[in-house]
Amino acid sequence: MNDAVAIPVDRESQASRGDHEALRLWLRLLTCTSLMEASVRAELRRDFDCTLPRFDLMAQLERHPEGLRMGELSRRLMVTGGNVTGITDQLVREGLVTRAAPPDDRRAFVVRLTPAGRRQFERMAESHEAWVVRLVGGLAAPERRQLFELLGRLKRSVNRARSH
Amino acid sequence: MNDAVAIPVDRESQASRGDHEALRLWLRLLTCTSLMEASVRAELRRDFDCTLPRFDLMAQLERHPEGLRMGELSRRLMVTGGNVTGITDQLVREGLVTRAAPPDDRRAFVVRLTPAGRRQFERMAESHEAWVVRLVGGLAAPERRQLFELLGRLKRSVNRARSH
DNA sequence: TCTGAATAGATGAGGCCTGAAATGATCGGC
DNA sequence: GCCGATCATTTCAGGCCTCATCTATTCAGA
Repeated sequence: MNDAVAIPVDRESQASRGDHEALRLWLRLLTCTSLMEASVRAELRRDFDCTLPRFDLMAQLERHPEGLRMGELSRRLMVTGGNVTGITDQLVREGLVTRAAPPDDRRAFVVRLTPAGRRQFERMAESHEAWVVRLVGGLAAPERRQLFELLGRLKRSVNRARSH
Repeated sequence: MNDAVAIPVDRESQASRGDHEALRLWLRLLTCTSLMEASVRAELRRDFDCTLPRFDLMAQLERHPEGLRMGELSRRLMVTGGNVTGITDQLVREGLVTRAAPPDDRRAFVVRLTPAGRRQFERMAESHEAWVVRLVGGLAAPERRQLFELLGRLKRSVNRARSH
């Protein structure tokens, strides 16, 4: 058994002939995402001592300099509100984001990147994009475009099925 | 804003024009997986009071009636060994799997489904497949095949990039 | 046979995440 | 102005997951 070569054992590789194709599609999708996520997570940790959820939250804020409310972060990151509370708490403690009370709604908070947060995010974002480019670089540009298009259709299909 | 229709706000929808296509591809992939995973998780919980990691572990065992060692489970599920230990402990406590000592290696354990575990898994697997079929049903069969093929290439690309 | 390296699994601290319940604030209709 | 419904957020218990570290076992070579 040679460890220098990637071991092709994962959920999807083991699907048996009897499995229907929808299931195999799902397992392969899951495998791709898991592999990429593990890779990105490891590099983010190694080079910046940062976790993926923190990076994702900061990425949303970077796109919205005016700030986002907790609930909007929750929707965009597709995680529950309680979770956003926890991660935001940490980032506030570390001085990377601020929680401000908007004048018009005392229930809400607006989260924004601090200058330090923005600087740190920008350092990470550059590496992050390079990693992702490398991971998908084995596909030719037309293949990537086609995959992007098909995933768009899949997304619509899933959203339709989910909304009954 | 009409909540009866699925809200199209997620990580990927917000990608700005400046983002490179590799990054958008990654975000869209992540969105699709998250959506499907959330859906499957919710139905598994609602109908069987079971979590996805437990289901996944049992699914591996179902494909291998002779049993799998902890380390093999870990590789196939793409999670760390410590994690497999925890989930297996629970399933053993609930009588769904067994841990047996193989005669040839006293370091290892072989995990197998019990008859009760197999029965429970089979009940879940049927529903599970139906959900997945429904989620991807918005794509025509040729589109699904093409997506499957492109994801296979992506997987190889990622594996190549990961092994330096 | 002995010994050091590698391997299988367990353990523990810490972070992520969910679902359910709780707290306050806002809003619409009366 | 009041009241119930709704909404934004927090809190908490519990499960998942990683990394680092530990123990016990196996293996390869002197």
